[in-house]
Amino acid sequence: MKPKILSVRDQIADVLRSDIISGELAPNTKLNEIQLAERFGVSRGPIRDVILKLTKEGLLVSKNNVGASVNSPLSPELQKLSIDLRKKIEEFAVKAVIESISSDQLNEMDGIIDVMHEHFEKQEYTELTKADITFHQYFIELAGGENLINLWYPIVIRMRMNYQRIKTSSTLVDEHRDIVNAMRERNVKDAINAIRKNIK
Amino acid sequence: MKPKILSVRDQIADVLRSDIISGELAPNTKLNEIQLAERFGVSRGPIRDVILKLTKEGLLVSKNNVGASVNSPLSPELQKLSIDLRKKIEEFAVKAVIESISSDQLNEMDGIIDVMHEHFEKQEYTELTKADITFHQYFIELAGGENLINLWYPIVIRMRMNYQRIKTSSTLVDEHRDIVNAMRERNVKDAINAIRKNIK
DNA sequence: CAACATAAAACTGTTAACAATATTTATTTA
DNA sequence: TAAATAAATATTGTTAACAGTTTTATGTTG
Repeated sequence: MKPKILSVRDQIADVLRSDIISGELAPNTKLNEIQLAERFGVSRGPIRDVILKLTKEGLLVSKNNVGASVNSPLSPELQKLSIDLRKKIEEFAVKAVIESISSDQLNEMDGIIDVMHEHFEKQEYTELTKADITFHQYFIELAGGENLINLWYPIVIRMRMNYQRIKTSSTLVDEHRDIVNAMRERNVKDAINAIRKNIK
Repeated sequence: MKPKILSVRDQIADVLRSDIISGELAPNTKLNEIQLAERFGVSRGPIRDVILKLTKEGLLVSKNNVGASVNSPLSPELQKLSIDLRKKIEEFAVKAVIESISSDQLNEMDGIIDVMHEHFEKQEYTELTKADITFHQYFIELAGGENLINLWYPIVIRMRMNYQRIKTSSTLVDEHRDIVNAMRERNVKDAINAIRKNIK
């Protein structure tokens, strides 16, 4: 397993994404470039890059000459639409990989689920959310590479703002086991059903 | 009609988007920050911002410490998936606005179609593409504001790389008339059918 | 000549100072 | 006092210099 080297900017982006998803940075909170620069021990340049990125992901809202603030969660209607879009993308991905995915790769996914399980037990919901995203990202990347990730990621990350299900669903981990098991059996129908059940 | 003030960065982004969509900047073309800065008469800072944005939109691919280059068009499979996603979003938008859209707004859309018609006659296909996007963006914005635009835009803009239909379809302008007419009659079914016909 | 090591050039990443804009505070005026 | 105006402050936008990395060119050695 490769240890993934992340640039300074990507690491900062990850932290801020976590802060927003966890609610630590509440909607409408205004971000100050200088404060963030001091917090992360860098200059304003990289901070501005991160703000641009998160704005494009929909987590922040930016106004010219005024700055960026944390966006509000999606309206119920848009949340519902996002679920439909995610299903379409992930069903596509399942179909694309189910014949070719190797047992090593399936084991890798098992490992991610184990991590999810641990975080769930410890009630570390932000980390659980990130592991959840990592799980789905894994086979979506397999299916369509960076291009498919680009279509998928902004939808998922946006859905995760104020995502309460992660804290209440006891079946969440099992749902992911079902997905992997269906893939292991090369059973498209079951796999797609498992995906559909999980995405809501 | 408001004359929309665009920041320097947004204007540069628009130009580069056009260059990529038109094919003037071919896939795999490497972008040089210094050259672009000189071309637009700014420093590297704003150029880097634009590159980040277009990378997030999927038009460019960036590698750490190496730079950005023009992405390749979507594979046929991903293009097909994108069409499905776009349909889902735009059908949602049509349903959301069809009862409340005003005649002024419908006339506005007629105006955009007129622009499309002109560009089509003059075979200005890049401008035609931009007007096409403007048309759809108009009612999607009405339906779901900036949040929905954020979900929709990266999909559409990515689809437009090497989009040949724009040059060959003589029915393209009429398809848009059909959409507006169905909306004017508050006929959801016809409107959705018109949208479905147009998105391909 | 080919493979490898080394030096130079080109390019991206980062920083800090400066400019322009927006916001807040203080002052004036009716 | 309240509204309008002006000064001060804070914040974002831009620039140019510097640092670090990658790529290219050059040279060395087997």
